[in-house]
Amino acid sequence: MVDQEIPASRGIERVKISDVAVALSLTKSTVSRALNGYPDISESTRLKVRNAARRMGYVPLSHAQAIKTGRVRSLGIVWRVDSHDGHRAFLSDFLDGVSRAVSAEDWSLTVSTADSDVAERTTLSRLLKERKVDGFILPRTLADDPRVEWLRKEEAPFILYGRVASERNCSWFDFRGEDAMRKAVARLAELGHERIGFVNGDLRFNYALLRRDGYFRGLADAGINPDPDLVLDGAMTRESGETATRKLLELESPPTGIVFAQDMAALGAYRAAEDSGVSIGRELSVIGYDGVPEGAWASPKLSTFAVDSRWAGQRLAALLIDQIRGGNPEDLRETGEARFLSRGSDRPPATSGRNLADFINL
Amino acid sequence: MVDQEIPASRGIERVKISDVAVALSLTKSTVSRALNGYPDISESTRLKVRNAARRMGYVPLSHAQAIKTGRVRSLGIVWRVDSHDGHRAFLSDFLDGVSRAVSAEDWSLTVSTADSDVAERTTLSRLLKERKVDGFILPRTLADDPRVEWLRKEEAPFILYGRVASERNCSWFDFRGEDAMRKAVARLAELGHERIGFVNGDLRFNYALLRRDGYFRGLADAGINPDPDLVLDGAMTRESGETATRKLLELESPPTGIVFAQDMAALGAYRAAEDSGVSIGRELSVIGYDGVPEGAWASPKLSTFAVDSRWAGQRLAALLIDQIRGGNPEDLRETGEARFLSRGSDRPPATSGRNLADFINL
DNA sequence: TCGCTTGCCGAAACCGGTTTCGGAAAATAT
DNA sequence: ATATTTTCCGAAACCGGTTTCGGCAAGCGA
Repeated sequence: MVDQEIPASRGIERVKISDVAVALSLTKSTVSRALNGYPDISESTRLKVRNAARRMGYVPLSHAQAIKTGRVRSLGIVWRVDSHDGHRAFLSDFLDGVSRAVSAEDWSLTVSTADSDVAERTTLSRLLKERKVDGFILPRTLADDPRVEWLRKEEAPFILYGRVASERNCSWFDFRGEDAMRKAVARLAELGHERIGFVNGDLRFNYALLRRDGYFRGLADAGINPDPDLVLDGAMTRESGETATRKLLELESPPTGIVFAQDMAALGAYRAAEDSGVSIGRELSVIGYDGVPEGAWASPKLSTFAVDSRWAGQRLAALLIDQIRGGNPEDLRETGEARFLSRGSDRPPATSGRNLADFINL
Repeated sequence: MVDQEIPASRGIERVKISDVAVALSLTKSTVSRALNGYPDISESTRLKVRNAARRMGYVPLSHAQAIKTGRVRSLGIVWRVDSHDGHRAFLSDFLDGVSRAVSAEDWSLTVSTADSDVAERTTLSRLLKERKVDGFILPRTLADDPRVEWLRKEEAPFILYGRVASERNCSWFDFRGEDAMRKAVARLAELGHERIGFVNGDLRFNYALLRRDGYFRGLADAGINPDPDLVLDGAMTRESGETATRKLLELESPPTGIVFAQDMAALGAYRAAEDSGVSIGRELSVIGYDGVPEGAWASPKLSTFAVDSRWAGQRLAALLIDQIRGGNPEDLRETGEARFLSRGSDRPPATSGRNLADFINL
């Protein structure tokens, strides 16, 4: 049997703007202006066009529009996969948030991964040159982020997930991690802790600087003198969190409570504590930050400041689209609050005058 | 101070194909054909054009190309976020794999999320109609997947992560989970287990059917009569895995080993075991599937068949691009093998005639 | 009634590429 | 030397939209 392909009509013919125009005895320019809300089209024809377009199933090709408008209605994200996997847990929620906001405006999202600074730069450059995207969402903001200057130079719209020192011409969304750290210290102090440690993330990231400030402000609020021995950084994984905790527990005068800038590090503390024979929530209180799902499976459950990554993604996308549409970058800044989840890992210190019963009746 | 904007030369002017043409005293059609490898361009001019293009930093606008070629050089993925979060752990690696393969060909990746079947269909349809993508990667293949028929009808290229019953005209990549389950049973039988349970995922997914077959083949290989009481399904989370394990442990004649179709469910077994006072790796052996990072943090570490999601993403993207370029879908099928990680959770049964020492000297 | 807006739409240019077609020049055959 | 092919490039159409411009007809005021 011969392959019977009908060359002329293979496939469902796509409805193009000229088809709609012909069907209505109008020109395609009129149809285009009607659909795009130009004021020089009468309300009656606008309605006719809209209905016909819907009925005929007409959807403009985004790249055909882009050739004239210069907009592809797409945002770009380059996701770093090289370092710690601490951020992996959020990717799904984060992308969901971005995707929602983007879909609501009939835009789309282009995602790429990179395992180094050069790879990231290369990818950003390619997406920009080929005009696959109209702007970028930049995760993992560094204290002094080279991407900012570069994208400014390229005149590409962008928004930071996180804040940055050089504020000029920047949009961002961020959770106020410094507030959370401050409250975490306040919480522990309130429970009776006096030696409160702090295990921070990588100080190259801006959030780490902010959270460190928050920790110190919390100490100041509580009238506790900061002890440099109790502050460590660079812990963003279970392993490094475990190591850091071990160090703190081996001090002559170890902390009774530790605030972690990241949940994954805090979970590392559980193993360190187990090995050292101290029990979390009794001899050692722990408060984390992030709200990773694993925290709910530790025992006791990890008390933490949970961050709504979905919301972050949503706001970042919405703000960036606003900016691309002409909004002033510096007006497009928002922050959010991390929500405290009080679970089992923060308790009064065992050595405290107050015992557990007191605490419960508090 | 008046806003001093220079309207004519604001921004870095993009280099377009006509600029390259003028610089070489050629026409843009020649430049285009030279860059796209047409045979009617002499090698010498091809070289000149290539060099000039590179030197001048010319990169074609992808949407300008697309208007004539009909290809946007982009793949689409709609990621489901409604159900269990079992797949979340893989998202990062998976996207990384896809992104690598896609970048290698100078294509890009469009990602969207959906929380229901209708939402997914709507998104697929929109991406297709607007021509934001040239084809789709479909995760989470159902035993009878409606997306397959629909995309066929729409004549959109696609590839499945997973296999499907209606094989006609389908491409796919999948790991042979059935082989893994079979080997898992063989492994436990070899260790001396005779009552081996199986906790499967949701049977609507095709992989669950395949893995179930693998389990039964494993039993047959070992000469063990299958006991329907030892087989449960629908467990793809820690919670449901915990519940399933509890049920199995409450049987009159409980299993001494359980094979899980998913690691997350297997991790739920740890809590069920703890509550029941049986210890994993001693009274109860457990083998999982997936290779989630959390497995390495359970104690004992979870023995499992690890899947390379990055590789899956890479192959899926490469195969799909081949298909879009004209490859025959049915030739574009691949499977991979899950790698067994023998860690602490699979041991000889406590009631076995062989004791631990025997096993070690085996 | 005439002139002048205003409302509304058609005609055509345009966006930045790709692809088809035809023809001049060079190479080869006769 | 002429005829014929081959090589190689220019000219122009084309892709599917958007946007500018100009003009007709209706509405308005004088």
